[in-house]
Amino acid sequence: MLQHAKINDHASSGEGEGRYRDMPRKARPESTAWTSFLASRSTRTERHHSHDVICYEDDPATHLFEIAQGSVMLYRLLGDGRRQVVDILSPGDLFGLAPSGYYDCSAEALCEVTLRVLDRHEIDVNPALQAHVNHCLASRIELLHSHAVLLGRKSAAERVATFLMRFVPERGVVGCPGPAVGEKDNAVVVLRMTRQEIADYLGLTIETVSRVLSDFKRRGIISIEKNDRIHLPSVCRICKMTGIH
Amino acid sequence: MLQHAKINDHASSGEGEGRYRDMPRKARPESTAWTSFLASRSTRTERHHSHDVICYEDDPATHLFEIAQGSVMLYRLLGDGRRQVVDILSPGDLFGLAPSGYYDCSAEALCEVTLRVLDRHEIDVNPALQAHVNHCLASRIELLHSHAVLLGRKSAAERVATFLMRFVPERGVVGCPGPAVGEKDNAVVVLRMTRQEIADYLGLTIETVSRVLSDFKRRGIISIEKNDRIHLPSVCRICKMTGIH
DNA sequence: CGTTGGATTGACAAATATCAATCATGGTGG
DNA sequence: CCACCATGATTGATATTTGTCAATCCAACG
Repeated sequence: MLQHAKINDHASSGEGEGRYRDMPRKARPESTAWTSFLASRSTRTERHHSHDVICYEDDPATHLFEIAQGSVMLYRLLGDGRRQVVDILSPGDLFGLAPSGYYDCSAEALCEVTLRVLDRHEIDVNPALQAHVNHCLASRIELLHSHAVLLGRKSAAERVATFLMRFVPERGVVGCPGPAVGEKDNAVVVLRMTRQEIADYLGLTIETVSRVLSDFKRRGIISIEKNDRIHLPSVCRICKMTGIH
Repeated sequence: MLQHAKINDHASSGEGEGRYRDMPRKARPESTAWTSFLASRSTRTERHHSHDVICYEDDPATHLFEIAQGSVMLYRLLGDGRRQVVDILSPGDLFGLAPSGYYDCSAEALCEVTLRVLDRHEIDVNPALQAHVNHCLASRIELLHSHAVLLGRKSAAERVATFLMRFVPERGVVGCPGPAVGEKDNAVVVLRMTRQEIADYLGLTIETVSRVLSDFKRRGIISIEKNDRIHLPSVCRICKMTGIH
């Protein structure tokens, strides 16, 4: 997996302060409620159960959604049924913005989800909303770039490690402090996704995801409780396996 | 490569009018100059030669760039030198928007490029600009979703076919009319990228890209003139190989 | 006319997918 | 309460795809 390492030769063009280049820029809120400034406006609130489909790819895009609580996954399908999960959204994130007039992805709730629903035309007449949307979209693009790196260039083990790190709050991001001094460097991540969903997000098969997790378990890098709770005895150790370093 | 076809079972949820789900929503302008409404504002113009690096990943994000003419590629590097080209931009597209304050990608000119350069704070004080940026970002996200599907789920041949279709104007998009009646269904695409750049965009190696192109050539699906001019005798035939159908 | 860098091709290796069997786990009904 | 079933997860054996390494090839250019 070591290709064209020579391309690296402009690596330290900037300040050279050792920031890691493929790290997300900010930590993601996890399952805590998001208090939107949209709340005060003419928005409807919608609730969905785990695995409800919120909107379908190619349906007319009538609304803009903001996640108040819970997680939502966006995915696309190919004609023969292959699926790619293109994004996983958390409280504060938006989806449903569709310049073409049609949703470009389907959206599915990964757990109990509360949404704020806005008419799609609202955005055209509301400057404050625009600035907010703008910031959301720009952050999303950075995360999509990270995910392209994962899908295009990382090994199965690196993908799974990156995936696990994504759910460790305040770690694996730029400026990650390492474990707080004197504290243990462990964490528990709760996967709200089936193996199939994880595989479709990481561009792998369920079997490969399963094998990588089993391998991590054998090597003592993780331990699994109840199939969807994963304990990480050393966050740093996982982080070093993400391919970023 | 046929996995979990059953997921397809909500396929015709919408109007069922046979639109293809993974197709880009609009055709891309190719190398024609873009007349921006930004031109009238306090913008500087910048010119770059082919393969100049315009900005470096992790450098402080001081400016916002709009492509007036030419193509630009955005890429990220992993610590060991692996590279992923995350996007290819055309006239009218923006880059350099960085919520974190640092560019999240490096940008490199793929040919002679003219840019309009804007102070990054301009966007905060200019509502008309915001609406424009917004639209650009939302379109870009759709294309990044398409690219995630390519990287995560398509075979090497499908990736190359998709790549070629990208440079055929007005085809391979939603609402593609097929060949104009009575006209020949051929096209010529000019690749402004080396095999290495193509490979890094498609998440493959140069050898694999080369082999796929040779295979297409042997089967009469393309013919190559002068290494960077590719003739497609039947656009429809390529389109059917993209995995979208 | 030789040099050089990108592109192609071949032989082989490695990673991941596929197919099939087995193993949990949680829910249901007797 | 327990046997049974259904669903998802794991594991193993094998196939396929793509990557790796090395040897040309080829076209542009001095």
